[in-house]
Amino acid sequence: MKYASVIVDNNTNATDELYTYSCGDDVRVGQKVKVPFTRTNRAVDGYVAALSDAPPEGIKHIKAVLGTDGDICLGEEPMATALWMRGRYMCRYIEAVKCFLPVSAEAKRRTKDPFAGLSDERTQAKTLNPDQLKAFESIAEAVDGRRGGMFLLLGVTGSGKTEVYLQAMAKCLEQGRQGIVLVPEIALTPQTVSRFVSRFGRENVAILHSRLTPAQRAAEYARINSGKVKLAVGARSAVFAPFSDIGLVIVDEEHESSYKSDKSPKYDAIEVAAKRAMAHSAVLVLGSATPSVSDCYRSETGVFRRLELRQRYNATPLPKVRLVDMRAEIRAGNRSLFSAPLCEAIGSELAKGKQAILFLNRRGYSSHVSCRECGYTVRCPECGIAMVYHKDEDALVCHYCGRRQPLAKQCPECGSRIFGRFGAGTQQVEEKARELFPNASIERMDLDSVRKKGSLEAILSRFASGKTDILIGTQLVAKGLDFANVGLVGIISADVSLNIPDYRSAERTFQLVTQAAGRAGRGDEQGSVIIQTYAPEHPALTAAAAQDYAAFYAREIQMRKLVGYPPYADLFQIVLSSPDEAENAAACAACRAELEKRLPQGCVVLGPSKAPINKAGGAFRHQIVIKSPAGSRRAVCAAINEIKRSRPQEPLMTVDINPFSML
DNA sequence: AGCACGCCGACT
DNA sequence: GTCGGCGTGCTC
Repeated sequence: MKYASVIVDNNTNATDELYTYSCGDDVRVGQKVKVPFTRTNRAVDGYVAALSDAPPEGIKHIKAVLGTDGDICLGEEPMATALWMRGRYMCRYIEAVKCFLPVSAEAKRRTKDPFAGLSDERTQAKTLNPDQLKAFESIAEAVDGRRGGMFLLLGVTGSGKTEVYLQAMAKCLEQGRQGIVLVPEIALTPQTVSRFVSRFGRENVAILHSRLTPAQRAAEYARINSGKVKLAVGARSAVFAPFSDIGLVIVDEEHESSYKSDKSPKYDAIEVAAKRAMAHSAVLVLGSATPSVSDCYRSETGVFRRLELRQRYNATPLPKVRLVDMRAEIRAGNRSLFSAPLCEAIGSELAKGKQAILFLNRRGYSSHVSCRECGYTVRCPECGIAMVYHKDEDALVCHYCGRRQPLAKQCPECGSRIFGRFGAGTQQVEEKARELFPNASIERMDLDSVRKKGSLEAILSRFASGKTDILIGTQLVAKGLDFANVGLVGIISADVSLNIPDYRSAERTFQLVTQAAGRAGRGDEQGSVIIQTYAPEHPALTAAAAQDYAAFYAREIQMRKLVGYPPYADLFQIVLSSPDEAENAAACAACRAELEKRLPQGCVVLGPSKAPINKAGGAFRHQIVIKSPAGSRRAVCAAINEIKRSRPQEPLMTVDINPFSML
């Protein structure tokens, strides 16, 4: 007779405990079981968190496990990781456990497997250049040693990171161990995914992403569980792939925001990857041309070993980058979105038969609508954020909740007619580009233009075949596109992300500009990049123009230290939401009081204040932000956990650790 | 969260 | 006497 500590599948705070049941010797840690629960002894699902030989003290009646549920068994390491996640992300046991199960709450849309039709042709390993070889050998040696290790692979765009990943993964699989590859978003990185598929074969790779139907997802999990598949490639949830002997975990474009979950539990897939890798003595490789400042810092302090790829694979020089001062354009009488140098450059690229990409990180026609007399800005009544004018539907759109409403002719506050649209979005760039280049074929690629299914692929294939001369878009065009005939990338306004009042705005701007610039000159000829800005002296932009990550990092890390932001501190964003605004504010104030009793020395508590998105789905949102000095993270988690568990479920409380953006 | 228990008022 | 209102507290 054994005793099992069981996590009961009852999604409430009150039952977020381990319950002890007696069981036979066949029950294992991580196993799904049926247990009798409450007076009625109704059978509920449970998961075995731990086993022991002796019954714990202080429990009156111990019931027996009713039976096991099929063959579903998480295994020891996933269960241990789930227990860790509960403490780290302040969620319930059952929420953490369900991360490892194929029946995820997400995904309803039905789409066919985009990799089903992929050719079965296998690619061979390519010869590595000296930098690649050195990186590969370091990783391979660590994989061989089976003692784990974490690497940060710094490689400019086109330096051949993927080939290093492929060969390192081959090494891991040769040993009979398993591997996980995380990519930011499947839809945006089909090239990376298909390179893994064509190197290892579709039958040997499980592809996991959020658009799989539950049945497809279950099928991929079954392939993993059967042991036939030893490699999983996918978006952040693929970090939970049910492998038992992981040798290598690769996280591509590690700086991307999509590795952080936006719903509870708000896990960071990179942290989970590190945790799992550690448990398996596996190697973790984080790759990026523009790593997050925090991860770069860790590569300086020895947490990660740094590997650098300095040469571009095809030896094409990096593009020529030019910063254009838009203030000078204004002085010269040009108030349009396009500076003279950008117009000229587009014209000459088109004349050469080359293509151009224009990037602006803001969709819609104008960024906001406001009154010049009283300063009133139209905000979404649901979310409280500025609404964006969309010319094609002649409506104001909330980019957070999607709410649409007509545009008033005059200010609703003071009645003034000097009530206008400010700041340009991609729709306006498209309109002006058509005026300036009437003979060019122009397309726009942003969330609005790719909303229809398959249109992203259609836009990309028209661009790839050369039918489109100018592609205008948001982040969607900045990431991962690899087309040889792009001679010019124009960044319409680098100030959009720079002016966001957020501690990471410089980092995000550097990353976006560098990524966008990397789309130019991927063929044999050197490309060119034009960055338009009103702040050409800003260090993040001068560093991006020089493609100098080290310069950007050196300055940014100094700033972070000076003002006490990550990696020198952790930020905890606690949001409470409730349909009753007064009740929510009161609960938030009470939460702050509780925090002050429990938080360790040195923490700074900000708020409560209205959350940046202060209304969502009919609920009001208030937030508290905790800045905790490095090293106090565990104590802060413990304090928040205590408060969260002793609180009623309403108003809803969510905690985000080091949110990607505070806005 | 369920769900049973229980302590009180209105009814056949 | 007993049916049912929902307030309270427990779930190994």
